[in-house]
Amino acid sequence: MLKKTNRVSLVDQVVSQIEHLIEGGQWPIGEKLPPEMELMEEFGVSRNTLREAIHALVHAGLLETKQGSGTVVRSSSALEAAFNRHIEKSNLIETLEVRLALEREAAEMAAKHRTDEDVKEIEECMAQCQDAAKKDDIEEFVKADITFHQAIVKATNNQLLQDLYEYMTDPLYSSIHDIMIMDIPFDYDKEIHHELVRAIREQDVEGAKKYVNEYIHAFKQRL
Amino acid sequence: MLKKTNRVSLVDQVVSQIEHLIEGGQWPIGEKLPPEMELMEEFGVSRNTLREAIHALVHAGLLETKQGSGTVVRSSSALEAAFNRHIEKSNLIETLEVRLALEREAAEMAAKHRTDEDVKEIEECMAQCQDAAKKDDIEEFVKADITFHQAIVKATNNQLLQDLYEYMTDPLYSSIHDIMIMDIPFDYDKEIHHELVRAIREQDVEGAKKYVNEYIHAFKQRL
DNA sequence: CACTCCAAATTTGTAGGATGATTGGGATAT
DNA sequence: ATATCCCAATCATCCTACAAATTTGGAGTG
Repeated sequence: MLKKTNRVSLVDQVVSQIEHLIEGGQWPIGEKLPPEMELMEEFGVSRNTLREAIHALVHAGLLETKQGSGTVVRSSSALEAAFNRHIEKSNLIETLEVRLALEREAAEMAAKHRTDEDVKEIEECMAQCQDAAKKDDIEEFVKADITFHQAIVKATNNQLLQDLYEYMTDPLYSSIHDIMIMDIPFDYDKEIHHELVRAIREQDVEGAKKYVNEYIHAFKQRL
Repeated sequence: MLKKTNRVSLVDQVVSQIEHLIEGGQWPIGEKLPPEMELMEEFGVSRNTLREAIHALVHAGLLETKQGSGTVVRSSSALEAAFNRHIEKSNLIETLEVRLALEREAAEMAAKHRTDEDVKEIEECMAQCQDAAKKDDIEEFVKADITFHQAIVKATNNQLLQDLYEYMTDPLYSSIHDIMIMDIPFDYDKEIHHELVRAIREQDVEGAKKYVNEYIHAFKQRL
């Protein structure tokens, strides 16, 4: 039984190298890449090969090219771009439901694993929600509320969960906004999750779970 | 203020056309594409342009090329490939946790939205679990159990949830297997979720939620 | 000096040709 | 029938040339 040829095409090798440069931070987001000519020499490949590699990454969402100007790093995660494309073809309710699934798990995990650092950050986010509430600025409140929820997800200490939650939140922004301000007059108090923060602070897993279940149930009613 | 030029590069146009052919089913999975020469004529572009387009889709996971043989359609979803690459760099526990989050939500949604068709399918999967249990064939049981859980996810009628669950299950297969057979002697009865199926059949949302919470809690203990 | 405008340089986009590498199948010999 | 060899088909890589878009810098003007 012969070993499968492990031959990797030159294009794929270049793609991998560029990916590593981006993920490793050598080429941070916004960075302008050297022109094709220089990259050809650096990687030791022809222009065609280099261009196929670059365009693969453009399509993946990592790079962005503009004729006459150059190529810049656009994102460090290919998953986000793929997600956005997939969600575009999917319906928003489905995305929202999956996001709620993540949120539910996040609350429980956050209560279990949160550090003091996390609690501090979550409370700061909640304070911003209260500021916006005082000013009766709904737009700002919605933004602060979303940041608040992301802080909780961050406290799970699960990077994948955090990434997925973020990738789903952005395309849903307008929907979340519309659902939140559905009730007029807007009841700020009900939307500020004091009880959830308390549960996370005190590592009261059951309390966090219970509160989020109620919150999500109420949220789903509005769909 | 001039409108931004909406010029789309030839490469991207070709990419879109091919994507549509694949998603639309004109080029089903496994289909062999015409050789580059023909595609060049069909799309009216040069070799370089066509090859950049094709390689973008290869990197996205939709196509697969083999030198000397040809190009075939590999998948109709770019998300799966992006997911696998992302998960590779992530740790398995994190992936498992996210998968459990989806599972929890799925049980509740399945109990709510399941059709008679879904119930039938779920019960068939459970029957296969029981067959494997009777034969004391652990390997087959694990496979059947995974299929059983996927049937439940399918009953949610949420395509995105179903896709994500599937994309996460495949890379986790060996982990799930190891965790399941951790307890020796293997207790088949405990692993067959009669109670869950009953709850879904009777659309007992609370019952499904409660059972899955217990099941997931027990599962997490083993991590 | 400050500003405008245009031409040149830079950079990516597209085209087409040439050659190498790999695969698969058919012809041939045993 | 089997095994071997050879060749056609196909993708992989490299090369040159030109087009199109953008940026840059300098000449000219007030």
